[in-house]
Amino acid sequence: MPRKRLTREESREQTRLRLLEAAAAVIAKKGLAATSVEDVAEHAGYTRGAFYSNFKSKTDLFLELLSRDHDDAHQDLQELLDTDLPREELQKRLAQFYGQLYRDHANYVLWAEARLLAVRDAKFRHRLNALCLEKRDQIAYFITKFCERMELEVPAPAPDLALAMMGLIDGVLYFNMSMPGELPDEAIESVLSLIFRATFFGTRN
Amino acid sequence: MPRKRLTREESREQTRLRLLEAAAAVIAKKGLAATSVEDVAEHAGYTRGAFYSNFKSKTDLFLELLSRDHDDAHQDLQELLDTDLPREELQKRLAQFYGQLYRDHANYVLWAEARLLAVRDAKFRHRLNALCLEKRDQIAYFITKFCERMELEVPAPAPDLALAMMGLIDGVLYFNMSMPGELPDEAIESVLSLIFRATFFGTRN
DNA sequence: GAACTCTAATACATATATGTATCTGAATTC
DNA sequence: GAATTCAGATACATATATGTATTAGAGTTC
Repeated sequence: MPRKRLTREESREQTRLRLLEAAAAVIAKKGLAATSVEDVAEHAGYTRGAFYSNFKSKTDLFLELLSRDHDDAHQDLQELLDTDLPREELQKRLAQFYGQLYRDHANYVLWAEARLLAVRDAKFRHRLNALCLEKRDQIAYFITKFCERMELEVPAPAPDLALAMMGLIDGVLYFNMSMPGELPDEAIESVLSLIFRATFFGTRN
Repeated sequence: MPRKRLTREESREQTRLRLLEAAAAVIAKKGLAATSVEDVAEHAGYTRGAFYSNFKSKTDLFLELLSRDHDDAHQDLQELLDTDLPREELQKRLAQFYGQLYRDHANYVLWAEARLLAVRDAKFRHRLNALCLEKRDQIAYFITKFCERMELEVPAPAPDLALAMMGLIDGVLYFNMSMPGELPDEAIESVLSLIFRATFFGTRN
């Protein structure tokens, strides 16, 4: 098959994408700090020249990586929210949504790396905070809507609840990440849904 | 004051301790990967020679650091458990216990680093798993005892609940770690206790 | 107190990283 | 199709890490 000859812009964009993909893979595997610019470039099939011609630094690329992942997740959640679903369907979709969170370990590791980088790098922290707060607000909005639709009383300030829920899910994901196979999926799911039900519906069964 | 002349063993132990302390400080500040053996030795007032004469590697030292911290935490919780307290007092102590978790950020960062190292280093992961499962079992036991004392039904398998609770607290701590000041202590506390009450007592107020 | 033994310092050999400066060849422009 | 421009390769200068081999000097033993 005759590969299309690329324009300069297309080719540049392709390089950028390949570098980003490679970075995601290598960073997830080796860790951010242990990943050299050379590793990323090589894994993408380029040399460091290509890297520095596309990104200011490793942190720069990393932030773009997170930003893209965040946008994806944001959109997924937004879709869930936008569609007008009947109660049962909504609950089902919701379960499906947080069930699917476990699938992609790789991305999770990236966010764990990001947290630690944020502890040390103030500038990075501020950029990351912006993303996290955006997510919190989105979830808070979701909670509000959800309770409304279910005709439930919101049991605490929605933004606080959102943070707690994010924390809960994150915490469990962290466990799963560093101790794979230690806690069976069904167990997690049943405890999580126990907590959700207890918290939002005020009933445990 | 005439400083006591140390025996060889004492002096060696002192060196070890100083190196461990220095490591905790430097790793919390710069991150595990970014911390060199030289950094640690220097911060402790020695050279690399001292380090390699006391530890096999950076990972080796790191594991000992975690192990010691784990033992400390274990003891604290054990004390809470051993004493026979009246209900109200127990609940009060418990609140105090998880309130105090926030105090020492530095140690928290170390555990976050450990999680990520565990993702990559199988040997390290197994050692870490042992510690974490020990903690889970301890908390599970605590939950069982607690429910017994409070005359409550344990709402799910205690080990699973323990993991979920650890996840919840961990998740929130992670947030606090990378986004200091973003969520006020009172908000956390009130949401956490809402979730605890809902889950264990089946009531939200 | 002489012989020894062990801790920690020093010196050395070897990797591996970063970032910039310069170059080359393929797209683009005219 | 010659001139030009720009993406990406190459080369270079500079740090910084690791781990081992050797050494010095302070405890220890007899």
